[in-house]
Amino acid sequence: MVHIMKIGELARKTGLTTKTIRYYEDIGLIPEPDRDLNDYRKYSERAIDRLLFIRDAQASGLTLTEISSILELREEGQGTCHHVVELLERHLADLDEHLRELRKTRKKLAALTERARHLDPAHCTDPIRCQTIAVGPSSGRHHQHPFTSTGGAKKFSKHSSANHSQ
Amino acid sequence: MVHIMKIGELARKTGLTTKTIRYYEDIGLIPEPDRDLNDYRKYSERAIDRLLFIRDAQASGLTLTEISSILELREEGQGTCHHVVELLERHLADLDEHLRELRKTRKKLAALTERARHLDPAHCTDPIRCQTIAVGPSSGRHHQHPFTSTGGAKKFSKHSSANHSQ
DNA sequence: CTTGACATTCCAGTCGACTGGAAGGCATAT
DNA sequence: ATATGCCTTCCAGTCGACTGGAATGTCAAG
Repeated sequence: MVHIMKIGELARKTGLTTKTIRYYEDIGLIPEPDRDLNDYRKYSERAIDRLLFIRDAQASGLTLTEISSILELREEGQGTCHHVVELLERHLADLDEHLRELRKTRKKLAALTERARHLDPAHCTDPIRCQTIAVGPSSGRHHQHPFTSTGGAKKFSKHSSANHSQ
Repeated sequence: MVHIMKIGELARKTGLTTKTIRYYEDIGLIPEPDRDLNDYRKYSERAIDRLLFIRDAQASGLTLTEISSILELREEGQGTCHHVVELLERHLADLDEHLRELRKTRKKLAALTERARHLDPAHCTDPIRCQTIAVGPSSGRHHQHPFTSTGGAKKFSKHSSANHSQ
């Protein structure tokens, strides 16, 4: 038995909003579902898994476009699996690189915090110095900076409360 | 001796574009520099460190706004150090959480890749199955998803080439 | 004196991933 | 019958972090 549901329930079950789900449909990330007589979208439980997969993939840093290309196996047919494996492997490598970078920066930031804590609060009379300390002696020009292009990690975990659509 | 430079050199030395530097000035992330007679901005070497710090902080997931508030010590004076330490500590906690999440997802993705590689390429006749495999049995409804709100990590390392302005 | 490389301002556009809101349709409960 | 709640479409707005382009100015070299 397959339990058909409307968009609201799907939203609740995946933690997305109905808006987001429709948006995903718009951009072709999920297929257009069948409609009820009243034109309501009706989803099977498979939709839940798809959306949860999307959430995970996205959390790992894949863009919706990339996720699309993974889920687009449908269209292409056979050889695509290979293509997807490649995408995934490349992404895994990127991810690892990203993790390394993040750990490195975490260290810098931790050191910075430590120093900042040290000269808290009254000692810090000279604001210019304070900044200088925050920056440190820049520890050697690297100049080939890591992943600054479109900005590194984004706003992860900004009080990630479940979004109740309506 | 202080070596004064124009914006182009600063851009080259930090890997940013002149556009970006002016933008940072616009939003108050860096102070308005003194001008030459010809109205050209002139920077001291301290500007390099500041920009490199911004790059690092940003790479660690801080937004420009947050970085601003760190660098704004200048305005406030004394008690702000404390405030900054708090921001940094909170951010470090977030960062750690993010790293944990990322490692978890990395695992999932690695497993997925493994499976995808297994049934490559011809075996994968049924595209629907292929998707199902990609998703897996969703391994238990968690439902309180981790940091999906504004999307997890962003487009890190998309062929991060240095951007030569002009 | 022109050319080219740099500088200036200002304003509009982009990109990804949504989000909000208006205007209306359907279903059920009171 | 009307209120509530969920559904529909469509289109515009937001946010962060830039990026592009036009129009113009400055300066050193050929």
